[in-house]
Amino acid sequence: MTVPTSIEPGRPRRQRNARGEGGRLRDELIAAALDVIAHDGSADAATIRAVARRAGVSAPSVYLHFADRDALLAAVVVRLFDDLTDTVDHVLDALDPGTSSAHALRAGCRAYIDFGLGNPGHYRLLFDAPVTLSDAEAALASQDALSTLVDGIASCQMSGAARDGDPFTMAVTIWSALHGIVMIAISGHGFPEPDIDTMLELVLSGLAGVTFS
Amino acid sequence: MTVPTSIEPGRPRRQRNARGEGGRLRDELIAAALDVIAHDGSADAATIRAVARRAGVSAPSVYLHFADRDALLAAVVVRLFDDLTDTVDHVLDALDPGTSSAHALRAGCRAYIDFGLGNPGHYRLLFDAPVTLSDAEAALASQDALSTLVDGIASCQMSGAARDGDPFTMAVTIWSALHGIVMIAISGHGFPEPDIDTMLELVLSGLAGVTFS
DNA sequence: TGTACATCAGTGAACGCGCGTTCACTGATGTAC
DNA sequence: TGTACATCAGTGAACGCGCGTTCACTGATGTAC
Repeated sequence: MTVPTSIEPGRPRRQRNARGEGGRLRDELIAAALDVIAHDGSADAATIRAVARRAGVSAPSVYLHFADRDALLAAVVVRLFDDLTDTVDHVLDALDPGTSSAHALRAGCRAYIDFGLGNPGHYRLLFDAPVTLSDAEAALASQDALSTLVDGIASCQMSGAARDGDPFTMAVTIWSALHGIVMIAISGHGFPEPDIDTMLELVLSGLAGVTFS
Repeated sequence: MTVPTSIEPGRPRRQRNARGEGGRLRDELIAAALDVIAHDGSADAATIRAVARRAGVSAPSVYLHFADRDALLAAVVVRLFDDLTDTVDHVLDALDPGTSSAHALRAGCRAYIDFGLGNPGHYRLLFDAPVTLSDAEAALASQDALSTLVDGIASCQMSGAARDGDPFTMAVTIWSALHGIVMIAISGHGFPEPDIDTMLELVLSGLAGVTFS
């Protein structure tokens, strides 16, 4: 005997989309997957059934928009890269126009770190994807984030606030350090860790010779 | 109707341990789990049944040595931290006695990176553990690895090959960078990455002022 | 030296579960005549 | 304006699977008498 797959009786039956608007469910499913992952801390929790449940929809509905579970997760990863880029961009846009390039670089890096610390489950999925992301869209999204960093370093160099050298090498090395700082903090083992801002300043000054005048 | 759980008929039935040596199976199960994870690239693959299969033993046998699946995975993580520490230590021990502290530090860091690149599945499990490792043994194992790094930096400082400053902060920041370099390389998304040795040298010189005379 | 027995190192079958996925369907809504 | 119909956005039931875990058992081996 098998258990029925239908939507949870408790949960209010989600209002069906109007004709021609069926595509909306796609976004709702991605958002539901993000909810589930944030709640559980791991992408493993984002099963087809759990995501459908969260979206207030039956499991087979997922197949109206995604070929299979991998396709759903791939879409989630793409969305996350976009969220990450947007988050950092918004912080940069909100800075006082007079902010120095060095301070802007630091603020952007700090926003990156905070994104990871604030959403461990999401952040892990970005790099630990059970999903092969040779997908062009996702590759682009991640390049975007990196090029923001490369540009930030180049700006500092032009204003004399960073040492000379290949900004790409500096950017990837700094990014690795930021990534490591986040991952070690959210690893769950209680590794001893110095103050985040102290490490960030060491990273920027050490790896790119950034000075805060 | 359920499918029997017994050991695979194809695989040669593993010879049963002699009386009083039953504890050997514990080590064999940990080794089997490492095999399974290395093969599949993810700790998810290390199910009780898969591990037992690999060890040539029936699934219930696992419960003779581990309370449940979490306990098995925790033991695997402890073993991995030990392996990592041993690997780095062996590289350091094998160095020419006249090796400078800076070159030794670099060799140790490179060995760390290579451990990660060589066993992506194992390395991921160390930090992405689905297992809460408040376990004292594991905490100690990880502190061990870190203190090797702290000592290496302190040595460089004493010989004038590193800049002054808190070696603990330097060590954790360097470690974060190494961790990030490894994770980005094994992430599966084809992120562009400069040469590993170039980044390593930038990390050591930038974050601890290490100079290679 | 022989034999009953306890112990040890496992095994085989079964349980209930949630999962991914398929399939035939339903019922509201817009459109053609 | 009314009505038949096509389409769209889903649903409900079922499939087969592998999983973690429990339970009663088996059979080799060392030990006591």
